[in-house]
Parts: sequence; structure tokens; C-alpha cells
Amino acid sequence: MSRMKSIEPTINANDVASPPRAAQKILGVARDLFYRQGIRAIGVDEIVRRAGVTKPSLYRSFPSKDELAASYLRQYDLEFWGRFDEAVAAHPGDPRAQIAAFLTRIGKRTQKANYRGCGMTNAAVEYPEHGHPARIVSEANKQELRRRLRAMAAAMGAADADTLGDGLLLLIEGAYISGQLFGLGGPAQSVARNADLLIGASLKK
Amino acid sequence: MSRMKSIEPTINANDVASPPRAAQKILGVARDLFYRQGIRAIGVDEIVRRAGVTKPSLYRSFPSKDELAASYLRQYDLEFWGRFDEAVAAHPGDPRAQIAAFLTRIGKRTQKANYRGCGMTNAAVEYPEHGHPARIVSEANKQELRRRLRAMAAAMGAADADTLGDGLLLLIEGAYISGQLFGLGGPAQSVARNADLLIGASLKK
DNA sequence: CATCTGCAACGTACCGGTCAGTAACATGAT
DNA sequence: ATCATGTTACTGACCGGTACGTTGCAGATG
Repeated sequence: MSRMKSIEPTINANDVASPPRAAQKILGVARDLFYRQGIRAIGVDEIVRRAGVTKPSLYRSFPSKDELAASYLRQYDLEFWGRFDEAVAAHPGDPRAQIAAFLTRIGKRTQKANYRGCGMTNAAVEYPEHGHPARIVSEANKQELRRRLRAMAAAMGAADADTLGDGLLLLIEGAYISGQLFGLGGPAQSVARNADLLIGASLKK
Repeated sequence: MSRMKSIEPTINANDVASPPRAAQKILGVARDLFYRQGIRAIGVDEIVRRAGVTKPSLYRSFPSKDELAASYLRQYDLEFWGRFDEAVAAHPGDPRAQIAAFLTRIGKRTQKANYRGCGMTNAAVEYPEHGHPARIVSEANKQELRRRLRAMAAAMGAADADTLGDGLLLLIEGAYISGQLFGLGGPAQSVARNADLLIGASLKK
């Protein structure tokens, strides 16, 4: 804090538990490669090569590749809820509009090139084994999403809130998958419209 | 055929265009392991070991592991359309009931232990690279499914048939994924109910 | 000031195991 | 004898992971 270098923010000096610089580069590269090509498809050698570091640097910051994948997903989780809460905050007290905003955004993202769906969902598909570090993060994220969607469905006044919340979750997961299965012009672009139809049908008593 | 062991049905002798006995054993084992654990997670050594054969036997019948995976998916494709057409045939001329039957069956399957979703969908997640043999089979299956769902939506008299067809596809894909993400009691069990609500909302002008 | 010391972050070089794939040979039926 | 099938034994590349030496820098010592 005392010395000023004007330029160079010096990411974080030694204030609190500074992670090694290499760790951040590794996580950044791993995040990119894991998302775009899959976790199993990427070896640690390629990660360290692209990050410009070496393997021991990776294993000093992460106990294993599986834990590196889990770290990637934990960061993904944070960003996911950031986007979700953004949509929620944009329409205070109006859960239907919140869902619409969130799904409209998903629908648009699925139409961008190199879209590869949800990193959480993909990781769970790649690692079906129960108890895998990456899968644990993924499952926790999905269960929290289910909880929130059901709560929002209840706040909308749905007759069967749990069914509507689950229906919205199915549409969302379907959009993630369809977005990477079909390219441009795929079914995922209609996720917001279909969700709105489903909500309408679930509200009318 | 001469010797009788009383027990032992001797699966198929050499009747017609006999594919090597080993090839069928290999494909059977591969199908099981690929579906339950993922294609990338299973090595060819484990396949031949569990099939009781050796590696050259595999590579005489299949040009590569990727092509073996594609063969697995082609068989999966056949069985998939078998189930689909079964639901269709059960309700002639009533596409809404056909969809309901198909989705009810999916909803039930997702609640069985060791359910791992759709082998096609999973393979596409495992192999994001365009042009991969397994992915080609998977994409073709999904595009045909989309075409049929849209046609059925049109036959129902939906105002926007393409949107409804795509919405049904999103629900189906969501059920596949949710079925393996959440265990028992997951959102996938409500897929038929949500689809029916969506259909109802899409039909009423 | 110059030098030493301690330590964290880094790189070199390597480990055994497994990956997909293959060459060369054995077997068994016709 | 021929030919499709099965087997043993191997390849080079890559997997995740590690033992160990090197570098750079902070603070202490003279």
C-alpha cells in the first residue's frame, strides 16, 4: 500500500494469501480449454504449455487435475450466479420477467459460434462417477438452480410450483445441450418463448 | 450343431452373413461400457478384456475406436427409433397422445438407477469437434428427431408448430440430462406433464 | 555498503502406467 | 490348401504425477 508504481496494479501484493501468479494463468487457460474442448480431452501438458508454465507449478497450486477441474467449475459457478442475479435484479419483484430475461440471454448465447453449453452440465456428462470432485461442484450448482426456479415458480403463483420450476429447468438444460448440438438456428433460440408459454399455462388456474 | 450340450444356446451359428462372433461381443460390451461410463473413459483394452477377445479382433472388425463408438451409436439410433415408433404406433393419428406416451416412458426411464441419459447426447458432449464419427451419428439423430417433433406439432394444429416442436425437443433433452444429473426424484419425472402443458398452451389460439 | 541466509516460486528431467494401434504368427473349419 | 478368425507381443505417444535442482528476492548480519 505504501509504494506507488502508478502503472502496474500488481495484482495483489502479499496482503492476504496471494496465490502464485502461475496459478491464475493456469486456471485461466484451463477454464478456456476445458470449456471449449472438454475436460477429458485436455491433458495437463497442454494446459501448462499454453499457460507458459511447467507442470510442477500446476501441481503446487492444485492437488490434481480433477481438483483443477473442480476449481474451474467453482469459478464457473460464481459467474453463472452473477448472470442469474443480474437478470433477477433487472426485474425486482417480477419473477416471470426475471426468468424471461435470463432465458432470453441464454437463447442468445446459444446462437453464438463456439457455444459449448453449460460447463457444469458438460462436466457431469464427462464424469458420471459419483463423488468425482468436478461432479460434486456441478451437482451442487444444479440443485441450487432447481431450488431457485421452484421458488420463483411459487412466487409467480403457479398452481403446481414444483412442476413448473422443474419444467423451466428442463427447458434450460435442453437449451444448453441443443445449443451445442445444433449450430446456429437450433431449437435453443426458442427457449424463452417456450418457457413463457409454459408459465402461462401453469398460472392459469 | 452336431454336438449337443443341452444347455448353451450357441448364440448364432453361421447362418447369414455372419459377422465375426467377436465383433458382436465387442459391440455388446462397448455399448454397455460406453453408455454407462462414457466413451472417453473406456479404453479399448478394457473392452476386449471384458469381451473375452483380443485387440486385433477389435481392429479387424472396426477401423478405429472412434468408428467403434460410431457403430455403438448407430445401434443406439436404431433402438431409439424403435422406442419412438412404438409410442407412435400405440396411438395412430393422435400425435399428442404419441408424444405423451413417448415422454411418459422417458420420464420413467430417467428414474431408474444407473440411468445415464441419451447416449447420443452424451457422445456429442464428449466429442465437440465437428466431423468426429461419433458426433456425426449423434447430430443426424437429433436433426431427424427435431424434424419429426416439428411435424407432429404441425399435425396437432399448433399455431407455431416449429416453436412447439423445438420446445418439446428442449424438454426431452432436458430430461435426458436432468435424469443423470439428479438421481431419483429429479425434474425429469415431470417431463410428460410439462410437455402436455406446453402443448395445451401452444394449441389454444 | 556488501554479503549471507532462508524461502517461495520456478524449471529440468524423469517416473510407471495406459493410450490407440499393429506386425507376425497360430488355429480351426471347409 | 486356403482363408477367416484368433493370439502373443510389441510400438511410440501421451497420460497424470513427482524428485530434485535452480532462480530471485526479502530481510538479517558484518
